Amino acid sequence: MKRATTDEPGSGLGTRERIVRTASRLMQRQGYDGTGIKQISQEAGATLGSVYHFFPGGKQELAVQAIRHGDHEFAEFLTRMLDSRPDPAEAVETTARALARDLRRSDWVDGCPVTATALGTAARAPDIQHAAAEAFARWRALVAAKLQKAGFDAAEAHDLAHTVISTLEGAELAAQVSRNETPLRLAGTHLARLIRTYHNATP
Amino acid sequence: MKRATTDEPGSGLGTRERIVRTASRLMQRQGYDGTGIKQISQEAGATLGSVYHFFPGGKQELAVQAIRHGDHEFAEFLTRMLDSRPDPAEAVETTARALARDLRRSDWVDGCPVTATALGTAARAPDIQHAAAEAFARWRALVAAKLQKAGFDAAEAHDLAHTVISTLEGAELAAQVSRNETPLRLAGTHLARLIRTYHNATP
DNA sequence: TGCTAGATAGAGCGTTCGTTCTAGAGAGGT
DNA sequence: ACCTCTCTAGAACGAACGCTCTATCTAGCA
Repeated sequence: MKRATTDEPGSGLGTRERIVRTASRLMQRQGYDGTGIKQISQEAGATLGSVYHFFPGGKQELAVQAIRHGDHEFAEFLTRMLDSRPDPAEAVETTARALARDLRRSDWVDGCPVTATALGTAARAPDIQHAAAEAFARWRALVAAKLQKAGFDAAEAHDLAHTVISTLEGAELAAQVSRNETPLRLAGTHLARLIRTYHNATP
Repeated sequence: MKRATTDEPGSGLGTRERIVRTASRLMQRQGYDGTGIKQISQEAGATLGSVYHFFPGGKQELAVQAIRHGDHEFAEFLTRMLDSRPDPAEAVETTARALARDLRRSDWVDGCPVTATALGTAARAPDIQHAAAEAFARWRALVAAKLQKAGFDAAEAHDLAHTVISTLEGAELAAQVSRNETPLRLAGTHLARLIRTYHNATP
């Protein structure tokens, strides 16, 4: 056989893709160690054989792919949000609000798709940590590009992007733990204020 | 017997205290699911029997106590840092630098003592999540108090404290994952800048 | 000297873990 | 028709998991 994108159980996704998505979602909620390979295979509608066929590197390789999936998924979300407003300060605030809405909708279980998977595996699995670092870097680059498009100096944009991502990340974590939108709402407000202290407003 | 603070192996701590500290340190590095009870008992120099004697609620009860320990430990650190400078903006920046230094010194493994333990256990163990939420609230209160002491309005101080803690938390996470002090350094700079945009400078 | 309660000690329970392994199903090429 | 190669299927393995259990030790008090 060659392609397998439309002949699988449930959704129209191939087995490999279904496994990655399921792993990403489960590890996002339960962490790396809290998620078993058998649970992944069951919820993905695949068998253990299929998992090890597509991911001979085992759980670690699967986790790396899960992080990459979450990385790209959030990058798309971030791009959409940042493009929704011309002013970067407003765009960042909109992003924070959207994060809060989605988090609440998931009953506070779907936080950052990368953090939970990567945290706690640092010492044991450097490649997992590396994939997470790449995700953070990609997201920062998107924010930096948005700021530069609005007239920000390159170095300033790069620095600010660091704090924008860090703050959104931390606020999502705080919101998740306290089951409350407030940290994300305030993060949006304060990030917008911080960005506006740089007088490079878009024309 | 009554007290047991000086008659234990290794350090001068009682068995119970040694177990809590070891659990806190291990879960901080490896997460809740990544840390086994037997590993804790071994590294604490205690036996399984002692662990279940002091913590009949098992691993969950131990995790709650471990988080509380990390909570108070970081609260002391935060108090010390905030008191080191009269100006709150400078104090927050100093805190960020100190976090970066300690994180680097631990070879990037000792992040937030609460996050790793609480993340991934949200759905299964509400009491663990609750203990983590309490920790965040306590730290926010310390920052808010510092801001109010410097003349900030109560509501403003409370809001700013949210973002200060969120940003420090997120920046520590980003720094840990990328093994780089930059996120924390920039977080300190930007938080100081944000605080200074409120013209309630200390006299 | 006994008695009692707190604390220590670790073998062993059933379960689940990540992984390996062999067997078979199904489509394409010749 | 047959072979081949990708993918599916799940039994089985040793190790580790959280936890229970009984037995022993120790200190303070009568």
